[in-house]
Amino acid sequence: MRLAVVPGAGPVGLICRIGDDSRPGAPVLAADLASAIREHERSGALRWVWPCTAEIYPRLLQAGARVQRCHDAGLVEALLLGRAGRPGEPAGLPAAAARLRGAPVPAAGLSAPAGPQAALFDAGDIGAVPAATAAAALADLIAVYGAQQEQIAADRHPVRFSLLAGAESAGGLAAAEMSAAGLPWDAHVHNEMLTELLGRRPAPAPGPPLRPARLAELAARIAAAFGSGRPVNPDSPAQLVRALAADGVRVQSTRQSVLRGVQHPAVPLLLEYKELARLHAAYGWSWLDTWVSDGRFHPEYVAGGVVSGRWASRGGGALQIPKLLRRAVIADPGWTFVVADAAQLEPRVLAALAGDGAFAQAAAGGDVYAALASAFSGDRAKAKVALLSAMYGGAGGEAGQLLAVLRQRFPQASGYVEAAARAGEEGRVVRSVLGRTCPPPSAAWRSVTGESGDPDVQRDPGAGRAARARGRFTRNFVVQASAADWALVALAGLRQRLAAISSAAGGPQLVFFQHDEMIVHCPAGLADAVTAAVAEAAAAAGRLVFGATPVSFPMTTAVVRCYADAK
DNA sequence: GCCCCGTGCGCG
DNA sequence: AAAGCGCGCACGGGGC
Repeated sequence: MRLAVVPGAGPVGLICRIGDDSRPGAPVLAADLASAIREHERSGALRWVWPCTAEIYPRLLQAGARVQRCHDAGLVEALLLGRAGRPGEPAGLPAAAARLRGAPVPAAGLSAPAGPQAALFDAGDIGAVPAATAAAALADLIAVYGAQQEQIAADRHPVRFSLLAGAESAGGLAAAEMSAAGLPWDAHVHNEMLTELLGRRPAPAPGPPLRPARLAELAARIAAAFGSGRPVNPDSPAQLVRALAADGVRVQSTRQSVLRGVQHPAVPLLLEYKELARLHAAYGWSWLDTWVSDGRFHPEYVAGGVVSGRWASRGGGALQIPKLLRRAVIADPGWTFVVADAAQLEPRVLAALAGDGAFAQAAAGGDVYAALASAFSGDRAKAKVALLSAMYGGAGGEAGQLLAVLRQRFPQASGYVEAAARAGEEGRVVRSVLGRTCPPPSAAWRSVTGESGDPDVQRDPGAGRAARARGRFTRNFVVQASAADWALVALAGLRQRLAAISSAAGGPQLVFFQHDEMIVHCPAGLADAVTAAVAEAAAAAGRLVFGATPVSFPMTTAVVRCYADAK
């Protein structure tokens, strides 16, 4: 069963059944949308069709309503726009409906949270006849949903694209649920680590913020290590370059990799300073104050936030937490984490995509690189470099040689990424296994690389560089985006399986998702059941996304009370 | 004083 | 060991 729903201001909402013949029933005004949704969820399997999970679902979760399945019209519209070569155009319901009608498309942002959706009803409308705008929005939603279903069915691979739309929508649900649940975070442990590494937290004082003791001391020693004796701000690359030049050391930049090759007394101090300053600035006390409350880190995940289908995050740097700080991620008393990590996901994805027999056999078991080593005179490290270079487009060092071996021994696997690279260089688009489409080249790219038509006009000298850069992007896109397809389907499957597991102590919760890694927080007694669910979800994702293939997609799991112990 | 961009570095 | 791909965030510094 499918139910279309449009939220109103406050607790109200408008619900309408969509029949098997795709015809809408009569709209029903729910005075308390959350409880109406809870009621429907109890009565059996159904899919909610709504404009935007990120807008409606956090409120519902807060009111205690969880849903199993949905169709997020905004996320699906973005997928369809991407397929049509128009990524980034407004994908919210007002824009989608306007496009359907052939009317001028309202600017993006109108469909952003707290946009007009929130104003569909006045508070006084509760129990009254729904406002005309609400009825119109519901009609728009149903029309847009119908059109989207038709567009999905018209895809070259409708089953796959439909799976993508479902997984993208499920991802939206998981993202909202994970943001609401939060990642267990021990602020005390974090604070002690900061104090140990940086010194005591400086007391608030007027003027520019003070450095913690350890950083201040390092900064002073760095300044003293330069010949001029003048103050040097170690946070300023420009000042550092000048100070080094004054001492006869010329560097292109002050990044770690460059500094490591430089002989100067300030360098070791600088490297130490940079590492600690980074921790202080990005994940220090103010981060703790801002993002951690009640023992949870509450990040905001943005499902579909990356062109490849990976998630992005907003605020708190949820997807860049330094490994060091995993020490502060500690399960509640009596609870534990099941940390699941897809092992060597990208080479396995390439193996399944390319259908290269020998390569796929190598990806059927435990260690892909070890299985490929025999082709590289038994050297596992060489096999790894060859694979990474093929997927990322690197060719420096000995990578060129290793790529030639790869091309000879595994022509189909090599050919798959080479073809993607060529497509990109020629300005074409490429798609992931489920049909997520990369953006077309920008106008600037076309103008740099385009032939002028006049043989006397010199080709832009940057043309080759721009073409190759786009080739690397599309080469990587087919692998990264297909890996994201798999991970999203696995996440959706795990989410569904977890919903069926619970104990007196409570049910398992997804609390973290980072590209190919998932963390479930659960009562200790449920760890085995959760571990089994992870394995099932991973295997099912392999079948759903890639069909019949010898390639396996194992997830390593660790049952730990502290995230830092997972590896 | 505010905004934007480049630099640098954390994660996969 | 670093590089090739994808991101978010903090900071300095220039432009307004």
